[in-house]
Amino acid sequence: MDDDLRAVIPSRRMWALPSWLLNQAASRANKLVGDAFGRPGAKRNYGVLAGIEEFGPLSQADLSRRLGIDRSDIVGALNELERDGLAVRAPDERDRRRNAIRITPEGVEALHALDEVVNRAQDALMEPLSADERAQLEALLQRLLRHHYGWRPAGVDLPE
Amino acid sequence: MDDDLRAVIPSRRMWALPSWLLNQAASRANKLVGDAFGRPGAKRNYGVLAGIEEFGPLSQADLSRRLGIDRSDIVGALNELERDGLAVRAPDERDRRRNAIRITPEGVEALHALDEVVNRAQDALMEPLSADERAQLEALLQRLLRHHYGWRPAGVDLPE
DNA sequence: CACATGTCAGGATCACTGAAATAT
DNA sequence: CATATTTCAGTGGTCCTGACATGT
Repeated sequence: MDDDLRAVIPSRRMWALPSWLLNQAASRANKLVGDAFGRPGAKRNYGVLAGIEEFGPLSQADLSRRLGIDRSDIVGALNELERDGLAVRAPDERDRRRNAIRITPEGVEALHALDEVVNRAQDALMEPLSADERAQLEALLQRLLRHHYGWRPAGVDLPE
Repeated sequence: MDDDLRAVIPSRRMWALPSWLLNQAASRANKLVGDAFGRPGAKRNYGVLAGIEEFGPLSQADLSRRLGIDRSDIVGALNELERDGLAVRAPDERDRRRNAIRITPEGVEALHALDEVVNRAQDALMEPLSADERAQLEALLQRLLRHHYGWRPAGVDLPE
């Protein structure tokens, strides 16, 4: 479909629905970030890599629970990250069912480079909003997510 | 995945990204609305039906442009709506390439019943926010969408 | 002829399910 | 034996592309 001539004119009903608005905005965000990354699946890999960096060496199952991404999907992301030398799977000696996942120095470097790309995409997305409004929007969405997904294991704090 | 024990603890990086927040919130919204409808595809059909009601008799291509949904996907939605007696395709006498799409009385009735279902799902989604905050969130998202999708054909106003 | 419309077939991506193999 | 971890195969929904027949 011709994106330039595209006229998104929802019915008044849709235009008033938070769920519709969220979906459209998310779809736009996905397009921007996806285009910025170029490769399909890179968005998910970025999230996984960021999780590995922040949460340090841990098992795939733990990572899955931390990130809210299915165990099955962690596998594919790790395959690619490992192939590109950004993360490594090492057997966990204390529990040989597990892999100990670590980020490599190359992974850290790549992550920081990707941060730039991602941040530019966020700016493009949020362009029409002032700094205050961006902060408002983020805070409201975070409130929403805390409520719906806000359960947290002992000793773990949601980032503020 | 066990939803009750699910701990969505993104990295601080993700938690600060508007695009990530939008995606998670949209995913939650989709789950709530999808569960409320029960049947897959019913969400899209609801949007199409609402468009037909508001924009009156019009062709599938026009409907597609108004709603921002691909022509191809309108076909499937209309097949189901027509099968259920909620909308009808009649040949347009003035341009025989076109179908004139209309909502039926049963369609109007079904639409109003679905409105209730949808609104309950929105309330569940927005539960943690006050009325003011809900309005704020909606306004900010609408601003975002106006900017990114805000092109409009002559004579058509985006609903406020 | 170029163009618009309705239709269909299929691809790409993503989230999710189910089950197997291995280890605790 | 029951449970946890990693992995793979496959489903289903959504969105999008490309093509075709028909009509303007």
